[in-house]
Amino acid sequence: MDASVSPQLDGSLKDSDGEENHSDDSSSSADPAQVSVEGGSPGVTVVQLSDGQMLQVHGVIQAPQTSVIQAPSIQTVQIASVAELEPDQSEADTQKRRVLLSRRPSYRKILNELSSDSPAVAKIEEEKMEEEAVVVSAAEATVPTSIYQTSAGQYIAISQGRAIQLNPGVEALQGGGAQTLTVGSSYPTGDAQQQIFIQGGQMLLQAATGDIPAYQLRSPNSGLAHSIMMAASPDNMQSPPPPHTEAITLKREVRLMKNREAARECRRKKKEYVKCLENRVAVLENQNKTLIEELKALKDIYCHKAE
DNA sequence: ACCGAACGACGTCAAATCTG
DNA sequence: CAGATTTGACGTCGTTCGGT
Repeated sequence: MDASVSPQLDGSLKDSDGEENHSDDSSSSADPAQVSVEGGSPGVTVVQLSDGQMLQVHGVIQAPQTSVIQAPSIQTVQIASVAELEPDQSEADTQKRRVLLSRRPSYRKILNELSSDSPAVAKIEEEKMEEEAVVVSAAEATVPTSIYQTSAGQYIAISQGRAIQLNPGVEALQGGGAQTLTVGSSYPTGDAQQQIFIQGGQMLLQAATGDIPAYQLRSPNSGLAHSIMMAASPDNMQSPPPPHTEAITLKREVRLMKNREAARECRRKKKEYVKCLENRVAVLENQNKTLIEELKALKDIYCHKAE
């Protein structure tokens, strides 16, 4: 079995010799000018190395430290306890692994903790807000509405716990340019009509109340090739109050679609997290290199004076 | 051109974690 | 504490690339 070691940022970085670089402010003697970090565009930091080399990095995780070798705020290391499995315990390997593997805090939490005092690190939460701000109107959303696409290509809006089928053939709407259509709801929602704005793969639904939550339904390239299997046919969707089983089916479909979106977002965050770690490694390696050179120069000076 | 390995992205499930 | 959210694990599919 294997132990899962979560990516750690606890600063006890080991060098190639296995020696630990202990965090200690007093040990900081590096010239801050040798590695300068400038704020660039949001999430992008330009790092100038001592040799003049410019390094553009994305969201370098950097603690508010004065020492270049000081560790950032710690992250707990989670090492899954590796149970000694008996040889005959071969059944349900997957289940065991799932049981054995302990979870680490979410990427959002890790990154936000790391960046709590560092503006160089864009918080994931904030990024998400920015993304939504692109498409969400200034009007405050008071009636959450979600729009999903079924495997049959149908769009369903979930508003106030009710499913609304959006009837028009949306495939024709996937082309460029903003389009607007008005549809009637299949269920008596109180909103006689809802307006849908589609532009660049994004869809806005505006209820009569003026609330405009927005959801990205598909990327231009993805094409939603793996649409989920849907038990409920479009015809069923049009029928008035759905029977119990159909309600369950719809509920499940909504859950799957939400989870699909969540998984997509999770992967995006994970990639961002890994990129941050890689950037930090690059920065720390350069800082280490600079300090080694500085130490070497100081040693030379000291040796010459001693002679 | 064909094949297979490698890789990335995706959807789904299940479980951990978060939140009101 | 229940429901929502997040994320690891797994299987599948499409693409790319090197070897034949």
